[in-house]
Order: sequence, then structure tokens, then C-alpha cells
Amino acid sequence: MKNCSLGLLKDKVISVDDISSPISAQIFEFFNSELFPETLQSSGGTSSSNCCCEENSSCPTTLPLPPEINKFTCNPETTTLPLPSDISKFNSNHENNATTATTTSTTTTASNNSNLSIIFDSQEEIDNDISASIGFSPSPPFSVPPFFNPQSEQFDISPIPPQIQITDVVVDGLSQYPPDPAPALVGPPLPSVCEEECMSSIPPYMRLNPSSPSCSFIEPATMGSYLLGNFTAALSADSSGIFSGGVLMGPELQPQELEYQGDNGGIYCQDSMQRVFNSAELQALSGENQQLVGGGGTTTPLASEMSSLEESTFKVGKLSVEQRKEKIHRYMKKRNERNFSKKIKYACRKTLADSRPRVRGRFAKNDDFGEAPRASGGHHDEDDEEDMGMKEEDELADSSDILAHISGVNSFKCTFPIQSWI
DNA sequence: CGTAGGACGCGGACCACACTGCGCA
DNA sequence: TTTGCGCAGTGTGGTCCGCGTCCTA
Repeated sequence: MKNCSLGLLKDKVISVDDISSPISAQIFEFFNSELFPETLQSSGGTSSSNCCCEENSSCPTTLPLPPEINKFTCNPETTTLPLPSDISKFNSNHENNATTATTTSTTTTASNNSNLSIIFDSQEEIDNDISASIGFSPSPPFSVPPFFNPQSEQFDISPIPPQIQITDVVVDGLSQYPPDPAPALVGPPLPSVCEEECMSSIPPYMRLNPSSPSCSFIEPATMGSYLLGNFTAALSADSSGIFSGGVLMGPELQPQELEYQGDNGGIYCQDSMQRVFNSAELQALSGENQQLVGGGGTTTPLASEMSSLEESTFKVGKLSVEQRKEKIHRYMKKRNERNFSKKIKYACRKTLADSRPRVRGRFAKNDDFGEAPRASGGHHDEDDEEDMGMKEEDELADSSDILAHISGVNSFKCTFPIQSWI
């Protein structure tokens, strides 16, 4: 037992979490093209420099972005990707996003296919660059199964809680962001790392925190395509935080909802605002909200009005905002709870679980397991002589099931007290 | 073109119990 | 202050099952 405890402390955490999430970028591509087609179309000409690094951010904007990234982030060709009819559908079939997109889209051309392949291949290159840059092997300490390919991991997000990054925005307000964590990256410019950091920490389509240098995918110039008229001008260089939820959604949304705020900012608000508010309203709104945030972030009638308007008035496609919110919220919740890179917190528990007897996948009592052979052995006749009811038959079947489901020698160890062999 | 039914994949639930962490004496 | 005890909660993996989606007739 002592050994087990010591071992627990020693190798308490086996972290695979640092596995890079190459598909995050692909998510961004997918969502970008799926959810923001207008943006892509309108910003295609300016995609070279403003998609990944914001001008005023501390991210080394002079970094020569690899052409793959440019192509990857803002390729207008991909706007022919079909809009997801259902998030869950998109979720369950994310493995085949590329192929699905190309096969289901009636407007997709062969060139698009090639572009998609280019995009995804480019991502691999990016990942390699990341790995090479930060000395992190793309392969985790243990081998990744073949099916665990980037495309099947498209929704992987790093364990960095999204709340943290978005909360900063909410707390600090529209234009005040915490010091850029980028300085932690010492050394030569690592554009790929910038990309990776951004992609891995928050789903790209909701990654709107301008405090992270490279992560302002919707920078003012691009936002101009969303926001009509003077609203763009009203936005300062770092004003993309207006989409981070703290402003648009109003402070009444508490941190537990911030994750969703990110969704909203990336999915609903732009579309909704573009459709409903005219430029004058947006400008007024912007001014109001800037004052609001500067004044401590208390709820104002306008903010609450915005929320109510969003919830009750806006219609996105066939779904109401409410329905869409719910759908995406469920999706986000599921996705965040997903455990792509499973982290074994206690190796000892894993050992125990591995060696624990199972009945149909469920943990079984050691006693049951120990008595099972007897049940199928000498006592079997006695049981037959008795007028066994269905329950007893089931128990007997369970016993045979136990035997049938013994998963190897390790399970047999559990006939004995665990302590005896630890 | 619409519908029914099978096939398929995904994700949650379930199980036992060693271990952890905390409070209390 | 340290030690020991009790108790509630946690974490672990394989399998089953429900549900949603896709595909075919």
C-alpha cells in the first residue's frame, strides 16, 4: 500500500494534455467558412496579414507568416463549404468534414477540393513547425492510435479553461486586457506557435480575445465586413473585445456563462447585429458600451435590451436564437467535457481499474468473481435441483458472463486482495 | 421525391473499490 | 503540534444502450 501511495505521488499525473491540437486550426477553417462566409468573401483580399495577428497586439506582427497559414486562415475558396444544418450532426461527423464538405456541396469544385487538401496538409506542416519550434514531439509519450488522427480530433481544445481568457475581457473591459502572455515565449519568432497557442486554447471561432496577440481572427478590418458603417470606425484597434460577450451580452451574464458568450460572440452576434442593427445604432451602442465598461461594467438598460433583443428578436436561419443558443451551448458543453487527451490523474487507480474484474464492462465485486467458479462448478447441480426462478437463472447467467467476460490474466489477479500484489 | 427501415457511430451511464482529503479527537 | 481515525467523495476502464444520422430500397 505504501508503495502504491508513493507511486501515486511519484507518477501522479501522466499528462498527455500537451498534445498539440492541430485540428483546432481546421476547426477554425471549418467554422470560419461555415459560420462566417460573408467574412471570408469580403476579407479574402486582405487575408494576408490580418487574419492571425492583430496590428496592435504584442504578437510580433513582423513575423513572416507562413503562406500556409494565410491560405489556411482566410482562404476564400472554402466559403463554398455548406452551412451546418445541425451542430450535432457536424459534431458526430466531424471526422469527415473535409470529404463531407466536398461531397455535399453542390458548388464545390475540384479546385476547392484541392484547396481543402492544401489547407489540411498545410496544417500538418504547421504542426510540424510547432513541434520543431518548441521541441515538442507531435507524438505523445505513448503512441497515438492511428484513428486518433487530427481530423478525428477536430474539436480538441487544450485544458486551458476558456473562462479564464474570456473572463479577462469581461473584467477588464473593452479596451483593457491583461498583459500579454506572449512574452513567455522567448526566442526566435514562432509564428506557428502563435497559431497553435491560439488554436489550442480556445476554439478558433470563439477565440476573440485580442489580448492574445495572434488570436484576433476578427480584427477591425475584418469586422468591417460584419459591422456596417461607422461601427467599425468606432472600434479601436483592440475593440474586437466587444464580441467577447462582456459587452454585447451585457454583464448580467456571469462567468459560468462566459464560455457561451464566446459562442455568442462568434456565432450569433455578428450575424445578428449585421442583420438587425444599422450603423447608427451600432455606433451608438458602441459608445454606450464603452462608457458602460469604463464605468465598472454594471448593467445598463441598453445592455439588457441587447440581451433581450438577441434572445427574442433575432432569427438565424430556421432556428431562433434561443434554439440556436441551446443547440450550440449543448454542443460546446459536450465538446468541452470531451476528453480527447485523457489525463490519468492517478496511475495507481488505473492499475487497479485495469486489474479489476468486470462483468459486461462494469466493475464487479471481487467476491462475485471469486465465487463464480464455484457457482459454475459443484454448486451448479444443487442450483439445478432447486426450482430456480428467473432471477437465479439470471444470476447464473451472470456468473457465466463473469467467466465469459474475464478480460485476461490481470482480472484473475483480483481474486486476491489487491494489497497482496501491489 | 418522400418514406421506412437497417446500419453505423457517438457519448453517457454503469459498476466496485482503493485512494484522497478533510475534519475531529 | 503531531498522530490516528472516520467518513464522504473521487477516479479508474470496458461494455451496453439510447439516440441521432446516414444510406439504401
